[in-house]
Amino acid sequence: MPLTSTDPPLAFQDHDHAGCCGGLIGQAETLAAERGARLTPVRRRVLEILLAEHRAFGAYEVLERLVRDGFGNQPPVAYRALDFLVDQGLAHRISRLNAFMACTRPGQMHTPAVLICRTCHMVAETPGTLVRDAIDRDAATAGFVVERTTVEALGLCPACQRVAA
Amino acid sequence: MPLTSTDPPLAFQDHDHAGCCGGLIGQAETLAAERGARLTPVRRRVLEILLAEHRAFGAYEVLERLVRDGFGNQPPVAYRALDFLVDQGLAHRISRLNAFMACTRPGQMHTPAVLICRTCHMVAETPGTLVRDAIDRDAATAGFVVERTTVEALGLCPACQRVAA
DNA sequence: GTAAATTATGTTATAGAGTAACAGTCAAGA
DNA sequence: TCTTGACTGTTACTCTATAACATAATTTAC
Repeated sequence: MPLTSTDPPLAFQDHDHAGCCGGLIGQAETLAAERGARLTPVRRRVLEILLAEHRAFGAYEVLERLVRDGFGNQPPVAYRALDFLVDQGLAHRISRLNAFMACTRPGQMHTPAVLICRTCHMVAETPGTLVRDAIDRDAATAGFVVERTTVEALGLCPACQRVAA
Repeated sequence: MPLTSTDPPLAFQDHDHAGCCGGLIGQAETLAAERGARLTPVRRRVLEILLAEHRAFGAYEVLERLVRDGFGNQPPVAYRALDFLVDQGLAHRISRLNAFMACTRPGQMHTPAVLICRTCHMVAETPGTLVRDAIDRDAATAGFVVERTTVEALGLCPACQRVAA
């Protein structure tokens, strides 16, 4: 069952991770089919790699795993698959980390805010609509029209807060 | 006269740019003195470079100009000065562009939102307090505590909107 | 069903961004 | 004045990303 726009992010909670991944792969297949986009073996594999853990993966880390699975071993192989996933809204690029994460709310138009735990390196995304509204308002005072946003927050996830305390 | 936290950003408006730069250099000197931080010749020159235009500069572009002025010509020279300015809140790093901009509100604690015009490449910053509040609220639903934020918006500045229309 | 057009993959080569480590220099305080 | 710590310069390298072209697979048009 897909997350609705008001559900909190799963990443920092106990959850059925196998189900979470499987469901998202299924959603990706459906979305790609609807759009006539091709979720080819490399692309699907890259999505699986990103989904396997709720953390960010560098392109070269993804590439390493692709090589193990017999795919091409040059950077463009990874970057092209990652770019495809980002274009389709199935993954997000995290500027701050030069890395990528699987999208956990595919198909929902969103300008996500990414939460990055600085100690365990897990990442989660929130729908980011409140944040986007605030940016639009802020920008409006400058007469600026916003088209795309990058919102990334570094901090502590619930589990790491407990450890720190 | 420094910007207050509610003034709109200067970058996209007609303004006395010489005065704007001069004032900010002066503020930087004052702040550095107050903190016992040293605004050395390279650091000062880098700040001047960033202030000269309201746009983002890559580290290697800054380096080029430093070389012309007789400073060292290796990347660390530029990166160290830029890192100093960022640490002191006199400049901001723009993740999305792998670049840096001068801060136009030094000394004010802020988590700025950066507005980047996709056609003329000018940049401006807003105080970002509304945005920060929204991020904190969003993060709270995930039990996440935010420490630092990256907020960058790509879009059209007022002048480029008029051209596009 | 086959040919042409499109899209995707693999590879080579290179450009761009960022840093570790060490040597020399300068400035401030004892 | 000497020592200490901070700053600058340089070497060398790592990580990130893309342009360009050859090959293979799919889709579309006939």
